[in-house]
Amino acid sequence: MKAAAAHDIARLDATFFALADPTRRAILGRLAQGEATVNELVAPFDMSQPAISKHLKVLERAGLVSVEIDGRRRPRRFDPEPLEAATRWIEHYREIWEANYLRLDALLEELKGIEASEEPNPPRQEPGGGTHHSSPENGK
Amino acid sequence: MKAAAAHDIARLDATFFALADPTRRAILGRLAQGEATVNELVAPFDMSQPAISKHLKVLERAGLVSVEIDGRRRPRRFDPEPLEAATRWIEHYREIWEANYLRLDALLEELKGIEASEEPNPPRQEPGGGTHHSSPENGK
DNA sequence: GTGTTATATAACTAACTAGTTATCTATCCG
DNA sequence: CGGATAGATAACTAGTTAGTTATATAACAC
Repeated sequence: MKAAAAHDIARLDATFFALADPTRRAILGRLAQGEATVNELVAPFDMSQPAISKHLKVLERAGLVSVEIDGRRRPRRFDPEPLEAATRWIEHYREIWEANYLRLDALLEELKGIEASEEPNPPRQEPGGGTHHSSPENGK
Repeated sequence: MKAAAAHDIARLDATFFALADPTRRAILGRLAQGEATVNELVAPFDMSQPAISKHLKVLERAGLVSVEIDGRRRPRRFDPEPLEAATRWIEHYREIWEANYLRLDALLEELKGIEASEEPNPPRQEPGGGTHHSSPENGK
């Protein structure tokens, strides 16, 4: 029963947080095509080296980037692993939504049929279960 | 040629940012199963109503939640649309990484073969295109 | 050794976040 | 009408972020 542990939550926090900045996404984009040193990463961004190092730290905290030590250089590598949990989260809730959407859509269809054949004024109905829901409209 | 417009970037920023908070993800999880009012959303979280309203504003800014006006109630609905761009971003770079990973992996295999049969010291090769890359090691 | 290069770290600032309490606005009910 | 309810908004605080410049550390090159 999908018990989301605290550290999983924190990991997701860190991942989404890391992705929420365009500079960091660009860094990841660069690293996706091969490892790069800090200096190589600084070049394309109009930003100081310490600023990039800080962004890298945020990416490392999320586990999206790992460091190798090679003499005085510290090439960074992209690690896509945390992205998996991120997409899984997104897809999970997208599916839940879709299931409910389809279910309620069918319900509305059904009610429309009833309405057409019986009462012209169906009252506010409060369906069973603790789940309190209502009718999403059709897509924009 | 995937020209990422500024507002697309800002939209991605807003989406990932919205997802980077566990309270907001929980709110989305709740809304994925059907619309809910602010008061209904406040209940399960040990947090004041204005705090939840602020989180909702962040989610609305990302386009993940929309409001309906129904008398004095303002039920919120989940809108999964922005999630699509988010997963597309993630999958895109994951694929790029995978392509490079596989390519370099093959390259390393090839070099190992050459090394075994010919020179013991293959020089640093700089393959075509502007793309500057280097050799990732095998996965941990 | 000296000097240079790659990167990290410290100290600082401005802007933003996440929460609070108090209050305002608008709708509903009798 | 007057009171209760749903929610928004304002004002404030503490903590965090994203950047800066200046400096420290460590490896390399001579």
